[in-house]
Amino acid sequence: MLLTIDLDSDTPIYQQIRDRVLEAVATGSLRAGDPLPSTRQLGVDLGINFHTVSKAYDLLRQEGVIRINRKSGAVVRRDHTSGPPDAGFADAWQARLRTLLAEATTHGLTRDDVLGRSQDVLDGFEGERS
Amino acid sequence: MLLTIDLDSDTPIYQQIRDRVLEAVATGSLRAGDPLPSTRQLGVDLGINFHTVSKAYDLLRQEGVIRINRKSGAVVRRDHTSGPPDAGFADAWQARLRTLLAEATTHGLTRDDVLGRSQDVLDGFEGERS
DNA sequence: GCCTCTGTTCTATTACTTGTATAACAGATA
DNA sequence: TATCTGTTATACAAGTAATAGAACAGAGGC
Repeated sequence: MLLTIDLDSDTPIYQQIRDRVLEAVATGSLRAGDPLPSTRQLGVDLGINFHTVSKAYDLLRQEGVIRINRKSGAVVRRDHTSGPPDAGFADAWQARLRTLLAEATTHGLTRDDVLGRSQDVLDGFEGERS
Repeated sequence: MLLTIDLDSDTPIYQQIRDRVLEAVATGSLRAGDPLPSTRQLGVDLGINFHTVSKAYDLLRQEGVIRINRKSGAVVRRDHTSGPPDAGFADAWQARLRTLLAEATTHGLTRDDVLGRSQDVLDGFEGERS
């Protein structure tokens, strides 16, 4: 699993890990059932403390994306083939979408810009899954 | 200007203010040239310290959304009619969109769900501007 | 001139977050 | 037994979030 983070970014490392894992699941480079590296291993690979990785995995577990076994480590639990979202997810997600789209609109991206880029991103996800 | 924040939320207050102002500009309830309440006034209205409001305004200023005069206070500087986005904005924005869409995809929202909700939000922005 | 409004700056405090660090524990496996 | 896994606990340094009080400078009204 390729996973690059930016130590100089203002986004917390654990959140960058969460985001990259989520994107890997969306593109299909990680699928339900696939194992993630152990917290200690990924910590070494990224040159960071394993507690930071552990926090990222814990976030993903709370979100229902991965499952964590004491024996076999972290395993992807959910991907786009796992059925419809849990109750309440879609509306909470849309509230965050609203803020992001407001930002785009205010800065001058048109409706077509926004929808076009959304389609591009989704095409990218589906394209890599083929 | 209606502006509601949630003091119990895990999102920082100053960011909630930023988000609400941005959404108000997107819907047209705030337009370029419109004044924002003074930091002290909004602080009183929301029951928070004016330094917190000041931080939110400073964020919006850094993002180019408002202009701040020592005399006349904060004024909206940019809205959807102010032309195309600054260089680099669109790509940085799309990177954040990618993470948000990855989250939706992983949790089982389909392509049509995502695009439909995006259109709904954008329709909401344009609808309120009429 | 005086008063009041505006943002700005400074210092300070409290509480929480982020990341690192070390250590120890428990379960599974070779 | 030795080694791998996640888990838990504690601690520390640095930064962030929010509050608070005080003071300054510019602009406007009376």
